[in-house]
Amino acid sequence: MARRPTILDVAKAAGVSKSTVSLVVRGSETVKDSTREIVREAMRDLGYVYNRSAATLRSASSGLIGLVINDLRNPFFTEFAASLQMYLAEQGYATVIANTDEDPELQNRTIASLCEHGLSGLILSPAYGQEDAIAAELHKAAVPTIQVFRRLEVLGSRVPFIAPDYETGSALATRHLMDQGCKRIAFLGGLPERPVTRERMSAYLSALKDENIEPLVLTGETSRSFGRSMAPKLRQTYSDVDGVLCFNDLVALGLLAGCSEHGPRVGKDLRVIGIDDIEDCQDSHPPLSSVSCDIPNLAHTAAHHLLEWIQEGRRPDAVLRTPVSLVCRTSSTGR
Amino acid sequence: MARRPTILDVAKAAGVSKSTVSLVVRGSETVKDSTREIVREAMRDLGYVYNRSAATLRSASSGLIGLVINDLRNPFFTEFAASLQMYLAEQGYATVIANTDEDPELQNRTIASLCEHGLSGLILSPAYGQEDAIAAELHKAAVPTIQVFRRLEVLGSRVPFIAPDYETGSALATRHLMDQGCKRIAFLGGLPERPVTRERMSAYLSALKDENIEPLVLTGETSRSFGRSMAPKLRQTYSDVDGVLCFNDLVALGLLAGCSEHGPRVGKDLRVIGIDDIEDCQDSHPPLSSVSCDIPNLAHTAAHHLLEWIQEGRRPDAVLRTPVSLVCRTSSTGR
DNA sequence: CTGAAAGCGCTTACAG
DNA sequence: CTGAAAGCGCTTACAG
Repeated sequence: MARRPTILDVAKAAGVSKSTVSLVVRGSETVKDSTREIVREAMRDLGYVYNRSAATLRSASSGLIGLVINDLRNPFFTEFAASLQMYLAEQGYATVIANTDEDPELQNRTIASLCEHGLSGLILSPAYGQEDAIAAELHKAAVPTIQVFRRLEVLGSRVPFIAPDYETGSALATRHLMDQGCKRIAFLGGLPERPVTRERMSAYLSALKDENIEPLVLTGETSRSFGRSMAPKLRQTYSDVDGVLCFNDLVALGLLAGCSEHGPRVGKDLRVIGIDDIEDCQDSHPPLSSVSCDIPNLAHTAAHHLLEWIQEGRRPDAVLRTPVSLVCRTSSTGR
Repeated sequence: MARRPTILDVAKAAGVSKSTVSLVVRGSETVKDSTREIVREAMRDLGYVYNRSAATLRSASSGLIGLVINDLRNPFFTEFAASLQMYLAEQGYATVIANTDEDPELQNRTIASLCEHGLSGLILSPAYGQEDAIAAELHKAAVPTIQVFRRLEVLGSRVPFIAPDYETGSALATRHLMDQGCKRIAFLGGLPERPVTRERMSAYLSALKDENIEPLVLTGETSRSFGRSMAPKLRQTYSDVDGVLCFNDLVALGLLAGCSEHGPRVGKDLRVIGIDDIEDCQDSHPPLSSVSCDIPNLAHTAAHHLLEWIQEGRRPDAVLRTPVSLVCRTSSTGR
């Protein structure tokens, strides 16, 4: 096959200079309509494909956004990634996605490798650990970067942070369980000492304190299988528990599966609520109450702020919390 | 901040020519060890970042692999995407991912846009529809492309196809249900007339025919909510059904949720088996039997064949089926 | 509104 | 094993 046509070929075919073709490609207004049409037609005829590498080399803007995620298999992150990618595509940006599987070394190598492609921007849900190395990597990269969901202390406010307002979310959820008449409410799941765990737990703790209820914190993995494994324990060891706020929906859905096996009856003897409101909440038995983070909205916000930073140099605020809302279903209301 | 260092800066700092630096960057063997070390050190000191756009422009190989998926929110595809991305990263390739949400027009625009970045290869799980347009798009792109999971007729054998051996899988599953003593086995879910549906159904149909059992095909969405909605129907309208082969795990998991609500009792009155063996199968109640497609292996195979094509010009076979295996759990065995 | 020239940071032959 | 020159396909000023 012959080599690909370039703007020079298009220019020749259209009978204009290559500058004109370049202007048409970039959608400039300054080209006469009739000229533009002739150029477009020539591009179609020749099967011209715009070469962004060349454009990037000259203009230092690749139109590539990196998305680096600590756990892409978690449906919560999948929904985020899918939404983000669609928004960015609408704005003419391609998303380069990478999963780091909670491995900070892999994460740093990944970021380094993505930067070689000349990222226009980076959205990072960081793995924990190796914080100095990642700070160095990001500094070297010198690319507009936003952290989402998790915030690394070491990055301070140099790397803006966007996340759902989990604190309000767990306050709403805890309050809701109390309103349903729960007297003994447990917090289930989440690795201890992680900022995300502390954050979701803190409002739970203070809401209980307000009512002089003793807290019961059962930390653990953030997976379905952990939630499932805790159903028998709740029945045997903690049989007075009548309400559970879970670290996330996966833990809660696992707990629901475990309870349909061993009891207690969810919605009746035990009221359960998750966090994230992933799609599966609607199709569990019973349907799972949750704190919705409005992931599409969160993705849109992140995309919007990043592009504003890239295109207009307007750097986002150091911390942005996006709104959450309570979604009540049978698992917590009983009806 | 100063502009980024280039190989020229590195060359100056290391006291060699830029050709030498270029050789070091590309890991050539022909450079003396001591020289290589000096160059590496200079790169570190300067914070040098390799500019792939420049390299791509000259050498026409970007190291970028496109992954275009019809439904990235489905955990099956997520696992595939995550595995594939990890394998490709190990080989020094970055993955540009895009979700087309089953929209063929969006898909074609997406492919066109990815091609502007000079893809080295493309892995496509196509949306149905607009087949001529996509054929034209791929022709214009002239990039090594592999279809996975779904095969578009119009592309014929020009675009190699890799997928799990679903036919063997559904034969195994149907046979297993019979072995468990099921007398009336239904096939649940999957949009009618789609090749994927026909494929998973065909072995079910012929296995029943062998035993002179009447088939019962209940097509529908491939979602949890469809599976869930069918539980009451199975109880009321099709109460003689004692075994169900589901189009995929999502349908099966939905059915399980529906059954714990309305009966029948899964594993006892009704034996259920899914296809794909996504992670959630292990944590449902009861745990869901399924046909494992060994997604990591499938992803590895796809990555391997694509890279062989890209790097050595060895084009994969027109059709490659990867092995499947039966995973028996309580939903079909009762214990 | 359009054209001619220079240059982005690499790789690719080709000499030495 | 290393160096000097040309060129990949664009964009960016700058003239006209």
